[in-house]
Amino acid sequence: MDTNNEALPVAASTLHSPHIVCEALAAHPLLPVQPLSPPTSSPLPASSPLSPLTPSHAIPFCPASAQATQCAPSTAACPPPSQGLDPHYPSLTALGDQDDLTCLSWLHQRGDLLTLLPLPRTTPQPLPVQQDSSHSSHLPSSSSKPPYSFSSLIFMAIEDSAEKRLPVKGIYDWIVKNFPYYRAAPGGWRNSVRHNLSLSKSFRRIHREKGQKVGKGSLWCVCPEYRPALLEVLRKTHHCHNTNNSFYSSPLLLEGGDCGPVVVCDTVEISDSLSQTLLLSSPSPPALPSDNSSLSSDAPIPLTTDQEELVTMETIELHEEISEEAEKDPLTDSGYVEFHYYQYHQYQYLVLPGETELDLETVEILQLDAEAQEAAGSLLDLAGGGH
DNA sequence: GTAGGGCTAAACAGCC
DNA sequence: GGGCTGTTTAGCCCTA
Repeated sequence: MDTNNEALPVAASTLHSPHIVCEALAAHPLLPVQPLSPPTSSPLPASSPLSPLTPSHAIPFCPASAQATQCAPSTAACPPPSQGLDPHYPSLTALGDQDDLTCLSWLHQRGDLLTLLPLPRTTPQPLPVQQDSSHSSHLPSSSSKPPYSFSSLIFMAIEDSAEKRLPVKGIYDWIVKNFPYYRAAPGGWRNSVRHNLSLSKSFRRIHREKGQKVGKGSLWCVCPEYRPALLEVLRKTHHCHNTNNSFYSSPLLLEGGDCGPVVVCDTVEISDSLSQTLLLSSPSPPALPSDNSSLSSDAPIPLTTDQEELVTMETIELHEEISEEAEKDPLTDSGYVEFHYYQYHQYQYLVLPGETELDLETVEILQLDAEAQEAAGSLLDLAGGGH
């Protein structure tokens, strides 16, 4: 397959790989993606894709704060993938520290699909001192009421669950666990939770199977069609309460903003079998570092307004070789497509199956998904929960 | 002033 | 019968 390294002009509202150009993603700066290995149900090895150094691959152009490389993902990150497992994946070890490439724990799906594969959470790395102090200044005390609405809390609870569905009690537990305020709060909030579940169209009740004897009541999940709205509310809420150093308030989220996760890794099921990596880039690519050390440089690279407002997405060559594992991948015929977000230093990559079509709305949703990950994961820390 | 969202409280019914 | 779950109604507050 041909390698398409050149940045394509922003086109229509439809992003169709391998030629994908995304414009007007001001607040949704997804970065370049390149073709990778066949979709798998598990996160790609860290040594995969991203290889800005490989000439044959698209080069990410969107610079992000160098702090991104310093900020540990506050949310669950995928266990360090093994290196060099796939010859198609340029080893990142050659590019920098393995720590620079991690992924979030979430694996959630879009549409009416529920959780496919829960990712194990890894111990979040401590934030840099500077950011800690910055965040802490915005953190409500453990005894203060979280700024999030019950809908948001429920949403985060469900999204944070492995199955993307929880019984009412599970939601209670999650809230209490992550927001100590509710431990001592009067029981009325539980009524509010139930009230929200029943009243809000955002949540859907799933009747348990007869065979299930665990607990009472039903399981609750998030209605896919309301997910973007919930994410937006969550984002806005966080934005209002974290005006500084919040990746949530930053359009550079996916690029590893100052306080953003170092890496965003997500899977989204859609529909396809071949895998490819798309590279989203800004129109004004900075000079590519000539050596590996430059890639791991901590020097911040300011993102200009123009770059924020115009982001192009490139498609990089897709390796046509399909491993046996991929062919055997049950997802291949499941009608699902798996997306992977990768962030390597200031660049973010979105890996998706070939021939996958993405419209702008989907791209935006993908970013919101990433934000949701943070919301249900590390955001809890930022919000003062989980402790 | 109004509408909408969110929260709280209460009542009620069904289930285990 | 008690506790939990789910639904519904009502009122209040806040914000756009």
